[in-house]
Amino acid sequence: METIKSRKEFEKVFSRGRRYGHRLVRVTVLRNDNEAHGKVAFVAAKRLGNAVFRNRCKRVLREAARSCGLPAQEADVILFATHATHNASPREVAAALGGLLGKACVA
RNA sequence: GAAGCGAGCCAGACGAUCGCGGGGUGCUUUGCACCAUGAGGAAAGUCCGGGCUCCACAGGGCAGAAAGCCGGCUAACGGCCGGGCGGGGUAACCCGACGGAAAGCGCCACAGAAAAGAAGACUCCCACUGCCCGCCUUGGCGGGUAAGAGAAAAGCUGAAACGGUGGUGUAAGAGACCACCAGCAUCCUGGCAACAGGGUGGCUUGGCAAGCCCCUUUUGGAGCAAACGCAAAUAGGAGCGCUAUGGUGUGGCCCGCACUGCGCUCGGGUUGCGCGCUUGAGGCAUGCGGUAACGCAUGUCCUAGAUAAAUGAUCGUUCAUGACAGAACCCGGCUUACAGGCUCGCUUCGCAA
RNA sequence: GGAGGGGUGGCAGAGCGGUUGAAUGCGGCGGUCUCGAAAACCGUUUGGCCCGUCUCGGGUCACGAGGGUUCGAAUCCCUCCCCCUCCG
Repeated sequence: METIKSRKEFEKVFSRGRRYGHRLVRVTVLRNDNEAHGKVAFVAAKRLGNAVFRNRCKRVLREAARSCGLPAQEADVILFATHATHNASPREVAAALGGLLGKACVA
């Protein structure tokens, strides 16, 4: 699972990507025609809670992304945690994420 | 049995499948398979103390900061242990920023006569004396008032008033004198010391230093984005100013020491990889020394090293249904958060023998 | 990793040991003016709880939270919580 690492890549996806929202997860997707394979990133804002809370959120997002087969070929995707992500099961989040990716036309 | 006090420990467990981090082995080089391993008692807050690295050495003085009953432990500490004193609790036990107010400055609102040495200033007390009134045996007694040598007891306040209580004494009084208590000075005894006990002396000097301050002790500055190595890139560039009892290192200042151009503006490059990076003032067990903290000796164990940052998901079994919470160079503490559970020792009360 | 500043009525913002429930401004409410409104001017409410009860008066707790020093703390000191800024 290749992840977005540098600040420049994050800036690119933030400025040019499209956003989709749900109660359990929010995503920003940038379709990427030039590069061979897409990347993925997991974000939990500091205002959500302490380090344990944010780590839990990111693990749930990571599991949901894996079950959706997410490091997709054609797009970079950033997943944002919400207040509800912490208590949700990965299955619920995966269902929500699948719906959002369908809207974004990512396989 | 109930209530409580102190010390210590645990922080869901087990199995199966899928997945993640670094490590090892094999295939043989993309990667895949297998093996074991992978967060805490606080990893937290960053409040102290060190190690380590760099600043030439880490020297002296001033300033600043910190500590503050005594002795010990320790690499060091603002930590810990033991003791003293003071306070709380029936007790086990717990708590304490606990040096100095006759070195000096400052503050003490309101009330009060007076608030820090103000004068014996005011009220009050009072011998002798004058005047007035009353009683009565031409003089005395009683009361009032004025002036006063004397005296510091009383003065309604306040958080706090030139020690307190009782007595002797006197016209009235006073450490003027006596007893006890508190405080001060000094001596003796015990103790390494803080301090405790006792004697003697003169008779007394408010509180606040978490106000400034004084005394004693400690303290150079930065921090793993430190520092070192490799690779890549670029312009060992341009302009202006200041100069050698100058400038920089030095980020509080001065001396000393070292180096010899430096400062500002404009322009350019750079957050890649390796190393530091986990074996350490390390843990556990036993023995010895010490009241204890701790030290010494022997044996044994190796137990995360990520870098947009690794511990999760699904299913099953079981119980007290799982709190607070995630390593980021590493240790020793402190402080704060925390569902509960277990072990040991002790205190008080009740009941039974 | 390190350094500094702040938290006070509904909001902004003084006060920094002594009658401060708390200046001042914006608010809210009532009045004057107006046909009505705005502006201006005047007054008032200014917080919780408790008590009496003549709807006015009294007591107490409140300056982020909890302790301490002091006769007395928003102010001085310690611990914790939250917010903001700066440096590398």
